[in-house]
Amino acid sequence: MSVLHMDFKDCGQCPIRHRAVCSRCEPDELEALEAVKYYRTYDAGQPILWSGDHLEFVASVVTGIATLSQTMEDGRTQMVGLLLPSDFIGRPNRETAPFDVVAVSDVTLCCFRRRPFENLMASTPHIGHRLLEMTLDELDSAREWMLVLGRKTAREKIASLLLIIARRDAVLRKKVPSDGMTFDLPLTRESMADYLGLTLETVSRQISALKKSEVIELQGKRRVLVPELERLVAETGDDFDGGMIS
Amino acid sequence: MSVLHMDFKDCGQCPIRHRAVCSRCEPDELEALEAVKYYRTYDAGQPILWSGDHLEFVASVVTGIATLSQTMEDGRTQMVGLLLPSDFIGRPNRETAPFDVVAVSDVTLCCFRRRPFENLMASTPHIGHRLLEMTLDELDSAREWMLVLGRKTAREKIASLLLIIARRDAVLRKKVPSDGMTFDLPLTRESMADYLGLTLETVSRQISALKKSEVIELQGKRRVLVPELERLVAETGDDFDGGMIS
DNA sequence: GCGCGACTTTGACACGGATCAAAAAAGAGA
DNA sequence: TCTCTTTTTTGATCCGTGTCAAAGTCGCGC
Repeated sequence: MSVLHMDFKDCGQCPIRHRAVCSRCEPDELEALEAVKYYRTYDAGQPILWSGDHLEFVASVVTGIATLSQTMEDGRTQMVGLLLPSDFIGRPNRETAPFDVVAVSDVTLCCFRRRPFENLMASTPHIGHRLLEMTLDELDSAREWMLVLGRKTAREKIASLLLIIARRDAVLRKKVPSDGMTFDLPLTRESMADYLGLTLETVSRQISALKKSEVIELQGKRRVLVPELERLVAETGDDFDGGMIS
Repeated sequence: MSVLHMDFKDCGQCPIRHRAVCSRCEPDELEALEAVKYYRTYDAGQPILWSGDHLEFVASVVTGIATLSQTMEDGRTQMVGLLLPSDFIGRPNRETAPFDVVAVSDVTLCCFRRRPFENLMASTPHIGHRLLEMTLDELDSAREWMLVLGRKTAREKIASLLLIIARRDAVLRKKVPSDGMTFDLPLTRESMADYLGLTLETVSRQISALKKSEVIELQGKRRVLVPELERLVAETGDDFDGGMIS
């Protein structure tokens, strides 16, 4: 299972949720996509795919949030990706899902049957090229995340995650991320811990610490206000202009 | 900078080191590749690319070993990949290198000038498809490594790294990895530490501990014998049949 | 063979994050 | 509104890994 990010440059012709794949599609290509398209919905907490499942579709997230993760036999789990609206799920030319995909909130997917999608891809080079670009970006993101997991402290890990969520949130709402921005935390403390390679207690403590040192403010448990986002960036040494997601 | 793995299925027509890219190439495509090919060599320890460098080529590692890594301003570094013979370096359609590439041993690269390579790719769908497949595999590998970095103990991390090196070594020598295999460690303790998100002292201690508990034997500092590779596999919960590299 | 620098091992100790436990807060359903 | 459950917070303690320091080993050039 790969997760690829769509850019929603609207080509003015494409159906709402796969216009990204086909921003350069010809009308007949659009028709072909449309013919194999269907929607699926999942409730919060429901699994979408288990690692090893047979893949019958590729899809784009329309609404909601899902996670991509691995679990060891003893229960230790590591999230390897966060799937937000506009993210792509699936692997052309692969039979099985390599990771678990779980709906965090209610999720709607726009699915394309895999075989026809692969055929269309084979006959439509620009779709393959676009997928390659997206996959290369995603590979870079994954490798950047390795630095977070391998070398950053708990505090820096939390900051990195807040930045990612703030950025994605800003992109989805088409706002410029800037000082004083506010956003919702879509994840439980446990999910954040699984993303960051920490325990939920450590996540909770670090968030409390950031609040006490007035780096962030909380409105309820799940809404965050970052008065000085720039400072948080500087502190962690992240550059803020890189791709769409780190 | 992406790293992609070549499979060396020989098409019987292709020049030695890019036959993988073109295992399905037509003769005229091979000629086009040959026309923009050149070799570069680097001494052990020499940088090949710095993050941000302008990319003038894509390349395939012919001999030697290189690492792919990131470094923070304060000096903490994280390796994100190991480049062995047959690995691919480069990013079609990208201007700059996203990570540092450093030669660990003396390295020879078979380079293709980037622009012509991109042009060939644009006009030759199967090259793009092959690159997409390789990139998807590499993305899965990167995500599997996240589990190692985020959730495994020092001992498990060492075991995971030894397994990767043993596997790659076996593939390069076309041996079946099995009980009692022996291989060289191409990395210093420090490089291993940077790969695993540990310190070099911890790496050294864990290797000593594995030796003492007779899970591995050392012949010198840099040659490892694993009497019971299968057990090491079982202990870490890795499956041993997945892709070429984890 | 000797000396020097690079790499590795080992020890003592500190500290960050994990673990175990319990209370507090927030939702969800009746 | 009042449970009952889930999530979050906080505290006490423990342990694995980091840090700092020193000694040991290897390899290479003279």
